[in-house]
Amino acid sequence: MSRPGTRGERKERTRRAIMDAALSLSEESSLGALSLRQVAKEVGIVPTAFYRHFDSVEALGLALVDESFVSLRAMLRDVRRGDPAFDAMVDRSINVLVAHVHRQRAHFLFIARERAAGPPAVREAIRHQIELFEHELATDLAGLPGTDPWSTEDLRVLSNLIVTALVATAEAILSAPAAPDAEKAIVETARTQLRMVLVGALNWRSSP
Amino acid sequence: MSRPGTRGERKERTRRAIMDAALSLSEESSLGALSLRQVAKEVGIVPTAFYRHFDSVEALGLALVDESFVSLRAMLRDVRRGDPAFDAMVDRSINVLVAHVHRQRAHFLFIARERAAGPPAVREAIRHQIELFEHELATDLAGLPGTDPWSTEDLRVLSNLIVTALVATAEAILSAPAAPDAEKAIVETARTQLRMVLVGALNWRSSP
DNA sequence: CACCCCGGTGCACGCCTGTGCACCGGGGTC
DNA sequence: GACCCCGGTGCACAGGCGTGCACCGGGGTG
Repeated sequence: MSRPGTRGERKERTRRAIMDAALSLSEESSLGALSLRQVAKEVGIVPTAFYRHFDSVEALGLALVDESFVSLRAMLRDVRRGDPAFDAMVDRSINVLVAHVHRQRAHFLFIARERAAGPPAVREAIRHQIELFEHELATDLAGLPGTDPWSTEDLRVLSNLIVTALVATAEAILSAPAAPDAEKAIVETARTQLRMVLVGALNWRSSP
Repeated sequence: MSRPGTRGERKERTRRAIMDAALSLSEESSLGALSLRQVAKEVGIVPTAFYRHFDSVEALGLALVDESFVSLRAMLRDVRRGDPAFDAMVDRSINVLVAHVHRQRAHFLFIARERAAGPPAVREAIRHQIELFEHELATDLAGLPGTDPWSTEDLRVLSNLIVTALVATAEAILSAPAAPDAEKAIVETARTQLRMVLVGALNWRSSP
């Protein structure tokens, strides 16, 4: 089996196959409810061979978290490129989010699930990555025009709110019915929400 | 065992014990990873006796969703009582949320987990209940002064955003470290966020 | 060419899982 | 007082689970 390639390549290929199998199997039922034997059967290896690649199912989960957030960072870079006006930013952010959710559907599903229901270490890893994301967003926002009256704390709070809304939007898209109108409505809602939040932030210190 | 009481009472007591056991067992690992036998052992009955009360673990889950949202509705009523000024509403909403999260910690943990990782029917039930909650919030908001320029759609979008923020706040409190300062920071963040959102909404139609 | 490293194998173990079935015994009802 | 309803019991079964162990065979290296 797995005919060609050097030894390292073959190992890497099996590792990928394990991660892909775990990703697709965990689309229904969480990682904790996922059995090593199921994964092995899906990959086409014997159960004990799993240990040649990961110490445990939990370690597999952590690797999947890492991988998922690599693509998220690529997403952030996409958003950063372009016109730094608020309205343009909002549209671009949401478009990029939607595109990435579709392209990396399995990863997003995995993160959405394990964020709430994964093993503690996995949950913590996801929480930490989202926190990093928030922090990056805060520094990006600080570089934008019109943000002078915001304190560091305001920026943190604002970024947290925006990220929360974006996460909720991603989750909504993931569980939306196949009908294309449903997704359009979600996207439109998210767009309005981000604009509302920005209007609120811009009027923030000048309000009672 | 379970000495006193009429037959109906004894049955009800066992049913409660099953639900409590499931609640406490599912604090780590999701409902899907929960075994009927574990629950039965925790309750102190033989596994097959479980079927006298629920058709399946999933049915148990649906019952738990119902029960959890009963207390959520009580929470809503608490918020409705009192001064209908925005700032007062914000403070009251968050205080009530925090109090209920502590009093019904197990229920909130259950909902937070199963919302993302439960069996499809359970997820759907939770989604539906949250949608009802959003709808009630929208009609409440419509009755407040200063909301004239908001369309029905704006109200829906706004309610959705507020509920999203509140859900995120509840989840943050649930996974906050024991240190009391951590929770205080979360609560303060949520308060600022709700105010920002309301400032945004109030300046909504009058902005570009 | 010979040696070894190492991903993958096959088997075995003890444990836990859901569920079917016949059965019990006491409250509830006629 | 006799009868039945029904929550709880005990046993059994077949299957899935994680994991330990000895083993294989081909690429990689001296």
